[in-house]
Amino acid sequence: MNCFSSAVSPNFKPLWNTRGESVNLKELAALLKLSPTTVSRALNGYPEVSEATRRRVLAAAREHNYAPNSFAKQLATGRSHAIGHVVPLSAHEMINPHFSDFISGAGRVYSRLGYDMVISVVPDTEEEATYRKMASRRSVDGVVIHGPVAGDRRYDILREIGLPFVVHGRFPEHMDGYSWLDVNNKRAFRRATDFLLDLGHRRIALLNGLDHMSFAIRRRMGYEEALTARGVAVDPALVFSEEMVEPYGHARGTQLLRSAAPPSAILCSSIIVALGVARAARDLGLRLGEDLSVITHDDELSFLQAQSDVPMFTSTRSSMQAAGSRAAEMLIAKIQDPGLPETHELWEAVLTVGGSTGPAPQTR
Amino acid sequence: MNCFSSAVSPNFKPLWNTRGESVNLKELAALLKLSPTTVSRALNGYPEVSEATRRRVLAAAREHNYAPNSFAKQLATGRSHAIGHVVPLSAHEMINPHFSDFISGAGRVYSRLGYDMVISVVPDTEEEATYRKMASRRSVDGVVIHGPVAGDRRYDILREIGLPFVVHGRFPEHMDGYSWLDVNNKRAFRRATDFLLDLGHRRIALLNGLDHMSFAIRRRMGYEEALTARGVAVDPALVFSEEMVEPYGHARGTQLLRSAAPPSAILCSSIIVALGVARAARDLGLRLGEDLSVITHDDELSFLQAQSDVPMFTSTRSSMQAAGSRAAEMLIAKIQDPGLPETHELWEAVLTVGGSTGPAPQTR
DNA sequence: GCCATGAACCAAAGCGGTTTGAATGGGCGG
DNA sequence: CCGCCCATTCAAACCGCTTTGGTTCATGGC
Repeated sequence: MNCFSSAVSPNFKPLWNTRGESVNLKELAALLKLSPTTVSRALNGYPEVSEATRRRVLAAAREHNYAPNSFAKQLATGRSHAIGHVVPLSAHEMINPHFSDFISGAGRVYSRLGYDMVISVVPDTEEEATYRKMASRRSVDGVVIHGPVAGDRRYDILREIGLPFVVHGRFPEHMDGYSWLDVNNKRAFRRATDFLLDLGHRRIALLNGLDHMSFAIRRRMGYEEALTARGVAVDPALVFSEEMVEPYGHARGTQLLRSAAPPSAILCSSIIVALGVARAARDLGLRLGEDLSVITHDDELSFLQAQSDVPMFTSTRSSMQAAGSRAAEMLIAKIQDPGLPETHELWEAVLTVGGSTGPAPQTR
Repeated sequence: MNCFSSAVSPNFKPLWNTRGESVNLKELAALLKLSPTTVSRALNGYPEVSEATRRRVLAAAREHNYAPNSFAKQLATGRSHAIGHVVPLSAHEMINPHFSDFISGAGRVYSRLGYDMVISVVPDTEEEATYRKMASRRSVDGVVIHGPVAGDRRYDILREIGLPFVVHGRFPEHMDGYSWLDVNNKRAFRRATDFLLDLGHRRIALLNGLDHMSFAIRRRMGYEEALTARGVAVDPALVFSEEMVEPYGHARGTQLLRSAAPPSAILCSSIIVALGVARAARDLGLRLGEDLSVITHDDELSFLQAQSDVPMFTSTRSSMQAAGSRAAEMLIAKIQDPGLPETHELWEAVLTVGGSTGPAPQTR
């Protein structure tokens, strides 16, 4: 039926049987009575093959279920058509859901543009080594950097090893020297805080993400700026920085609301934290938007999206998925044309009014 | 400082500069005045090199920052040391958070055992083609299958193309012919329902996942079995099957609780849905564990884990991360020894009593 | 003293593509 | 009818690593 036997090599042991009847380039060429050179060119759209031959080749390729071996291709061309994402396992050993939404957006772009997505989940002690390994093995054409933090070593490492990369967020210490895509976190939280201040709130708490994260730093700046601009002192007792999980919102929310001088509004860095706060409020019999106002940053996580007109929370919105897609596009553009200048994109979050905010209660 | 020049080939254009000073095997061999053969063997632990040479080679490799080109290695050995995960984008275009927890568990195992994780996010129309492509390109050594459904075509496809795979869950129509790892969903929901029945509940609703999903089918069976065994009729008005997002729990919860004959207990297929139900209950002024009982399946999603003693929800628990890790191990074992028999693991969920259940209210 | 033995090392042939440099042959102007 | 040019096609080298099938040389048994 086809001519495998002639091409069987003495020392090649396939890992699993090829029942899918796939063919390699040489075999395909033999079938067509053409040279591998011509077949390769026909398939890759080079101009020096006749239209007739090209059609014949394409038809045969489809018929015999030809797919180029990606490793051979990479070896010959020097590019892997793969993008890496390194996920350091924090002490909490979790992949957060914001990340998975980002990945989902990026992944779609990759598959559309013919790239593979390689995710390395590594102990954070091995993060640096992982980047170096990716670089020297040439296993990916570039990487997307997540969660930049204050004093992030990756800035130097990546520039040193010369692997193309795009950062989701910004290294706090460096605005240049690399491409990034970030949400204007400072402005978003400035606006959210202003919004609460306009409603008459004066004791406003902030349940932020981890302290050293770049986005958390900027959000806090926006929050503090807004307060200071109105002459409201920043009360450290109202500011928390922890990993953004639901129990965090619940625990700190409960603690704040039960305190002697409870806030009338709470700003959250993630809708997951806001859910915890909402639970705490309800436990205490407080009504959102009346007794307590909550504004949260909303990454539009897919599994929490309601389609209702009035959103549950007033929020500063910016889609994680969209960010993932765009970051992927930026990186691939850079890979395909290394001469391109750096790209910087700062997205404004949309302040969306939902049911969780209202004027500050009079009695207090 | 080192001798690149001699090995520079005429037609190789590196994608990005190698500033990390990496060396390839041939160069390393030249540096050591050894043949590539010997160096390769030394590095890979073959017995026919002297201990002295091996040490010398290892030292030089480390010193010159040698990392084998993974593609060349794959090309020569026929194995990619990569595992694929295909994520079809549903109409809802989301990667659900259960999946990301699974991935996090699997990813850790991969990095420990030296495998890469390749995630393909594809339109669900291209899912089959993606598997075929992975197979004929040899780009992965095996795949993990997620979310088996009724009438799943992947069973036939994967067996046809002969790519090693492990299923998280089970194909409803086939218990054999492949390796799987599943939670005993039927039993878990049988027990949960029995638990509610024992507490005196008779109107018990089920907010299940999508109808055709294997796990949803089995959970429903457990639920119906329990009811039937006690002579309680299954009321179709109490059973829903939708994508497991928070607004689903809220909308259906609200609808159920406002209905003429509201349930006194609700069974949820995901803690995310349960959060929605809890929100609905609180909106209506009902107290969990008193006016309304809720039991949910709990995948122990990392971002919702509380460390408190009394969990928020009574639940049937089984860790997604652990499942991911185990599935990864199973697959790699199979890849490394294809002769291994199929593995089937059925995990029992743990019924954990939390604050969301209590005796059925008398007044009704 | 000779040859079998085995330890240590090596040359070369793959793996499956891409790319360079050259060959082939048909069309066309002179 | 001849020679040149362009359109096609091809052989061979190469990417970097593994592995087969030697070779070399010291050792030791007889």
